Amino acid sequence: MSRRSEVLELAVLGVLHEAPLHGYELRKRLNALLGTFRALSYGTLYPALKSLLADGWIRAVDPTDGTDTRTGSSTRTGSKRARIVYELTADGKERFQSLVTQSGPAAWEDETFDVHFAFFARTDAATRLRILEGRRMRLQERLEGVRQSMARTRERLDSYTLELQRHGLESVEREVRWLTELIDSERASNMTHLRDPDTLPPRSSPPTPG
Amino acid sequence: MSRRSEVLELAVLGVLHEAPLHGYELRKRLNALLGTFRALSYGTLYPALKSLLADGWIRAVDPTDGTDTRTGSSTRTGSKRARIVYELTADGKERFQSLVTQSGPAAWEDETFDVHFAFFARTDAATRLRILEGRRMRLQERLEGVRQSMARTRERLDSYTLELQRHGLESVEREVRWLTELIDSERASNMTHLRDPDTLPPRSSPPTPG
DNA sequence: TCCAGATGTATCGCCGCGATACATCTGGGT
DNA sequence: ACCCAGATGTATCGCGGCGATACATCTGGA
Repeated sequence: MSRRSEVLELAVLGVLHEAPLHGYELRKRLNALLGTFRALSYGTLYPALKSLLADGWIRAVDPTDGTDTRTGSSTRTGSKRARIVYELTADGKERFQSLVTQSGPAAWEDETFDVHFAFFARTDAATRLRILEGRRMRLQERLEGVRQSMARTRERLDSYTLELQRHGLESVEREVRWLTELIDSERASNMTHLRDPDTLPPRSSPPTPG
Repeated sequence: MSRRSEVLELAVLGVLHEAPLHGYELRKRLNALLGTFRALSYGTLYPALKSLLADGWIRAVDPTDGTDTRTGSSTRTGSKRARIVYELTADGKERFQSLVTQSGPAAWEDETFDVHFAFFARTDAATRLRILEGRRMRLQERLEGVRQSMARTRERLDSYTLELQRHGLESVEREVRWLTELIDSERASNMTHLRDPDTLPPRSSPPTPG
């Protein structure tokens, strides 16, 4: 049931992978990660958490029991607010690895690319490269389509519509250049692996892009 | 019922304002107008058309009756495929004017700005200016927020996440510059109205932006 | 002649979003 | 001490729009 999108799943698992969190904080981190825009609401988050629980990828730590490092005093928890902390299970970590490693079209479409990119620090170099190149190809296809479409309907457009198209095109071209820089940067730092073929660490040191 | 969003309504009315169209062609124009991305599906379009019909903003021209300029032969319509052509009613034209003239936040949010801009050729100069300035202010608020957020969480981010933030920020800054150019361009061409105060044509000649 | 692909209309399931409700904790003003 | 506004926190509900899908007809080329 619920068929939640994989990108949402990846985002939540990825943030929880760094540290166990409760919903409120989790949402803030998620939104900060994607740059303040791309905000996701509780109407998205809580159902997602519920379904992740059902699948066994995450576990909820009940706050009322004093199972904490400090004393066994249980502390009566008195007035302490009930926060529900979520953390990855072992299966969840595997699931995250599987999602973050996938490098098909599902990883470089508009809605998914940003999230995959955000976790590049935990993505192996080969996958990073494939995603960046896939994304660039996708955008170039789009450029091609828009250019043809503009050539076809050229004179029927007023100058405002034309300006809108032009600005959109330029934005995409700019993103292509950005991707190219990143790809070059990745390629350059990948030279290292020729010296060190066996050391493909799960957390490779990022090649300081840009 | 159905509470369709005003931006969708504006887009459909705006395209039909230029010429009566059937659904398939309407969708293509809509998508071309917004630059190929921003594609809207039939699952969006047809319900919207239905609700616009119910509200009386548009009218459906039944294809089966031969009410055409050519002959009264009705032509048996033989094998002719049934296309349903939609056109604006008088009320629909008024509605479009009312929507295109509105210049509140509803006109410069992410999802709406593009559509409003696309119809600037049929928007009066004062409204154009207000929308452009509102949009720019909106983006600047966003920049402010992101910058503070980045300053707050600075060192906790790996270089990929940082690069993502940087690129996002730069994109927004770029759009602000774009808007500023447009605003200046509008202001410059508005000098004209000092010489010609009464001629505020419903279709003002666009000031060749960019 | 045949069929693949473009043209065309239409609906259905369901995900994710905005709105909303409700409760508790904190800090500053008076 | 007291109050209350705003941040913190969990959770659900309605429903709008999207992708998938179905189905029919028209066109052009092998």
